[in-house]
Amino acid sequence: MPELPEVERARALIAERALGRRIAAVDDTDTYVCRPHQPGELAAAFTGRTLSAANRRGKAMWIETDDGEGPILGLHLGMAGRIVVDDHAEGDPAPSDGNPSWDRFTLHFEDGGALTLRDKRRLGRAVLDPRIEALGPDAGEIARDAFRERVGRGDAPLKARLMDQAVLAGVGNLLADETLWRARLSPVRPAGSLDDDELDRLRRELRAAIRSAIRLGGVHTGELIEHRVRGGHCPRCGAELARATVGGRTTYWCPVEQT
DNA sequence: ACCTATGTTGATAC
DNA sequence: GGTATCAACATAGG
Repeated sequence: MPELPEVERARALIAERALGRRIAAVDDTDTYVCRPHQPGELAAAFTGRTLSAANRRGKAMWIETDDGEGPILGLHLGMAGRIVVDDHAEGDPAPSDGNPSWDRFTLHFEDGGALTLRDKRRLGRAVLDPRIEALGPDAGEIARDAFRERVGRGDAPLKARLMDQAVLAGVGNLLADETLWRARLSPVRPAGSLDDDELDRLRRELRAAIRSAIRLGGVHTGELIEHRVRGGHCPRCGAELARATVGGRTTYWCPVEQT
């Protein structure tokens, strides 16, 4: 299930392989993935348009058409979505092809190829003119001062604050655990209890975790992730990892090092 | 067979 | 307003 790094790889795939291609037909018949649109609405908006740019903020993507003159297509990979362009796929880290019966939304190009949202669980989205402003700054781009101010406040557990997409866009469950482990910070500490040095350290490790995951193929390549099982141990100090629900999600951390 | 788990988001309730 | 919980979806695994 994709977080910021997987989405960035999907965006890059679209940018490399789909821009400049003209849409001949659109399959928008999955009314759950295309909610709240009716079947045919997205087809009417995008048929005949040419893809001109692929953008991303956090886990949200949007594609411009007709050099910015046409409507904007918002895409979200949800919990199990991937983007397939012709025979290339990025997104959900499972085997690269997936099952074509999970195709939920498709742009068919005039040249015979296609861009598809393939999503096992149907929690992904394809929408017209998405509202990107509802998201906080991108987790990989946010400036130091903005990070201090937005993340370092509130009584909610630090991990919940990190995963709040209105605070900071792009961090999900695995990336949060990996980042907090790298920064040696406890996920259960109130976000407002961090000092500036801790917040700066958190931001630095977050950026490093994101860069590494984009390069290596996704958040599942993180150092902590393979140890993130019941009875798993900290790969640095060997202590048994703690496990609890934090911010509504299953959380693993090193109770010795992460304070 | 049945129950639990899953990397997301959004609506709802306090 | 901030925070917590549950539901939406479909599959995989014990």
